[in-house]
Amino acid sequence: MSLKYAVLAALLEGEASGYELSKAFDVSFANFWPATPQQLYRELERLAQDGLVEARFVQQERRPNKRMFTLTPAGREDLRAFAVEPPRRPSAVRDELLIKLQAMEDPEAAHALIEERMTWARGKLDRYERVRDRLLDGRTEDEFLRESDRVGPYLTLLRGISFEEENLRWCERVLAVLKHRVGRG
Amino acid sequence: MSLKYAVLAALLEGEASGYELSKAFDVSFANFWPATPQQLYRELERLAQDGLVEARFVQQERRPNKRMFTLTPAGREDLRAFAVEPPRRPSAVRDELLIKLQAMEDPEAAHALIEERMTWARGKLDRYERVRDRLLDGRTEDEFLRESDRVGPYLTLLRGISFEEENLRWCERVLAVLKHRVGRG
DNA sequence: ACCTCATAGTCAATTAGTTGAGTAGGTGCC
DNA sequence: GGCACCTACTCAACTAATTGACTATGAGGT
Repeated sequence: MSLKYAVLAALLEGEASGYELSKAFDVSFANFWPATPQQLYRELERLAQDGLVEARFVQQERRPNKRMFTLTPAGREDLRAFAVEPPRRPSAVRDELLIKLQAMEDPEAAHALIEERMTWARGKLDRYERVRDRLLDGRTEDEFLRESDRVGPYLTLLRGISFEEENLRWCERVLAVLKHRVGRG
Repeated sequence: MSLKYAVLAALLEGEASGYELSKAFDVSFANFWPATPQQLYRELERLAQDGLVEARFVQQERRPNKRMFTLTPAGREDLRAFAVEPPRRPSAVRDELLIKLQAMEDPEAAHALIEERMTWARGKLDRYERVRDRLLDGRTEDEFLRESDRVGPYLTLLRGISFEEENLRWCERVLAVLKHRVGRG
């Protein structure tokens, strides 16, 4: 149900192909609603059938043809109505690493997993930083927030950034605890 | 696949009924692997069939009968092997509120949603605090970390706590941004 | 000449997760 | 005396998500 609105929200940024959306869902949208390309294509099909998006074929010369999708007025209205309703379900985190950590008996193995997570988090922060630069487009944050019509994308990006920063701080904390335990009984 | 190991990890704390597990998945485990009671009962059935847990019927007088589940050596070994492997999939957050915020045009409505989220986050922090007190059982954190055999449950709890704290900080930030926009063109 | 990567998808099968109802006795509150 | 909530599940139907394979074309490197 929510994927539907995530797709509609993504199309607020303008016309896009399924492939382009799958790129967007790989970076910014992945922070709060991950989706695979297959999910997106299926959802776009449904949305088109329901008249919430409009599809148009684009013939291409040096690339495969594609379909570009745009929000219809009905889609825009549906999204607007969704946005002001309180969420039906609470936010959920699914993190396999934490299951492993919960069960872990071997501090060395735990250390390795945490290090890996930190590398990955730093990579993600780098990518967020690039998305942020593209959004701000040379302006300072204050300028952007004053000028821009829609602050939503920036605020959700901030959530992604603060999540990964906190993630890293927690990892440091875990490493400190584990350090005391390596070589211990 | 991961729910399986989440259940096994939960049973590391000792024998439990499906109902008790569903309580655990409502509080501590919900931070990193949410599951409904129905999912748990189904999973326990499978685990019992695969010989990773053992079930025993317990007749009760003033309450419905129940089945208590214990880890078998095979289950323990399967979990141990899982724990030291790097995660197959990255962590995922699913948060309907962020879809709404991404799409939001109305600062007043956004304000209301964020306030609601803050109330909810404070409630969750309170519950975590109670779980923490029960874990520490009168000891200081340092004492606990030195004495306890398994630090996993404490470290995952810390992740839940730091997640919600960061959540609240981000909410404050969003409110500050929204404040500037209310009553603006 | 071959191989990999990027674009731009589709199809089918399976697993995972959600929702709602039903059963059934016990406890606590006003 | 009634009603809601707690314990402790089970069943069935449904929707969502994952996985892997497949189709095509072009670009760039070795």
